[in-house]
Parts: sequence; C-alpha cells; structure tokens
Amino acid sequence: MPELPEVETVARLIRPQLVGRRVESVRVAWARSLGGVSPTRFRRQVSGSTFRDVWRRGKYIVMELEPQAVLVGHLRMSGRMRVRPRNEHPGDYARVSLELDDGGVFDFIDVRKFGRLVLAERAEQVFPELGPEPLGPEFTREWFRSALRSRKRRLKPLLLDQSFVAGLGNIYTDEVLHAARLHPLRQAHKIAARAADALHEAIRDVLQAAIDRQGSSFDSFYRTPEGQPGSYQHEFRVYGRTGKPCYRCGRAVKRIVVGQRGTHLCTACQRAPRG
DNA sequence: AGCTACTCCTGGTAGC
DNA sequence: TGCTACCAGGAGTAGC
Repeated sequence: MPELPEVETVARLIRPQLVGRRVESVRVAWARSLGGVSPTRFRRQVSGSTFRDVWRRGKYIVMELEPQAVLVGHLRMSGRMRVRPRNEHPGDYARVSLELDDGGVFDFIDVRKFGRLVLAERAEQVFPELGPEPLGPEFTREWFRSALRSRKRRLKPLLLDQSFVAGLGNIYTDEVLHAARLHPLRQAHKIAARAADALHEAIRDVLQAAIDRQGSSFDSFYRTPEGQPGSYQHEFRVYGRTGKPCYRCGRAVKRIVVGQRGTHLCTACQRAPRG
C-alpha cells in the first residue's frame, strides 16, 4: 500500500494516541517483523518504556521511546498501524502488539509480512540512504534540476529510488509523471529545466493533495488507523485506469511494465523518448 | 552507475 | 464451484 501520503496519515493519527503512553506488555506473533531483533530483547527493552514522539521520514514511521530507543516501522506492501481498545480482538494479522497504560493496544498489522517494526537506539541506524523529503525545504527546484541532470537514468525507476527522493511509490510516481506530462522512460539527464520544474511542482502538488485526502484506499489493505479509507483514489488520473480515457485528451490510458512495475500513462500526453 | 531477476509473503481475482 | 495462474501499494540483494 503505503506511500508518503498514507504513511503521513498513519503517523499523524497514531501520534496523539501514543505520545505519553507507557508500554505495559508486548506480544510478538511473527518474529520476523522485528527485522532481526530477538523477541526477547524487543520485549525486555520496549516493556516499561514510554512514547516520547512519533514522526515520519520517507515511508518510515519513527516512534521515539524514553529514555533512548526508537521503533522504526515500515509498512511495505500491506502493513497497517492502529490503536484499539484492549477488549477488542486484534484480528488475524496483528504481528506485534503493545499493550498501553491507558487500556489501548497498539497493533502492527501486516497480511503479507513484508513490513518491519525495528528496535534501535537511533533511527539513523535503521534508515538506508534517503533522499530529501519532497515536501520539505531541501527539495527546491534548483536542487531538483541539478539532481536530474546528474542522473543518467529513466525517470520512473529514479523517482522510485528512495535514495533520490524519499516517499514516492508506484502509484504516486505514475500520477506525478502524468501531471507533469513526462514519459516514464525519459532519461533524467535530458530533461529540460522547464520540464524539471513541472515535475518538481507535480511531485509536491500530488503528494500534498493526497495527504489532504488521507491517502488512497482501493482494496481491503490501506485504512487510516481509525479504520477509515482515504479518498485520493478518486483523484487518480492514470493509476489503475488502463483502457479508460485520459482526463486531459480522451485517449485510452496504457499500461506498460517498467522495471517490473506496472506503469500507467497516456502516451498522447506523455511523449515517448526517441529510440 | 544502472539494469534485470529474484526474494520475502498472503490474499484477491480473472479465467477456464 | 473449484482449481490455477497471475497480480499487488516495497525494497534489499546478486549478477551483469
């Protein structure tokens, strides 16, 4: 599921439910969700600690614990997080559960088991190399222009690369490229300054609009921590619209495969590179 | 440096 | 209805 807008939504909603809460006990139903940290050590260190803060970086959710530890969560394809009342059933896919001192239980839920909830001393120990936050102050037009110029790589795989820009995934990359009218196979270093600016603007606009709608939900997977679906899926202009008319020109949206990822585009609005 | 293939998992769905 | 094949929001690794 989750890309930057969904992860941001999760972080915003669980933050007020966790900050200040003490963990009373820990249940680990699927040890591999801990990413190599032993369940024993995880239980010992997390039990009794208190949430100090919750924030997002790229697609990671960082939960700071008192006095000095972090839980770094990544939802990958099917992960969710929520806080439920203790008398409510956790469901079949709660992989890690933390009982809180106010009667709530934090669940890390993950059908496909790709997600992780890693205990570390500092978040930076868990993060791989991450590019700038696309909605943050470092992501300027000037930086983006020169960053594109320095990469001899196709746009779609480049935008999906978290070490280039942090937070875009398969859906929003397709939406962003369509909004900027750029073909996913265009070479980054050949993008003119005006087109680079259009792409920069599209990235910020699409992600912000999706956050405003609490992300996108189109199957049973992604829900906000309160169980509500997001609504940005109603704004998709190409993703999942194969064969349907482009909202800009009316031609059928095409699906191609780029780097093993399904890729949706309008070949009239997004002109293919020569060759 | 950048590309492809493969891997980790389960569930939903299209097609027969 | 039942079976099978394929597909999916991510990303690390290996090999070329």
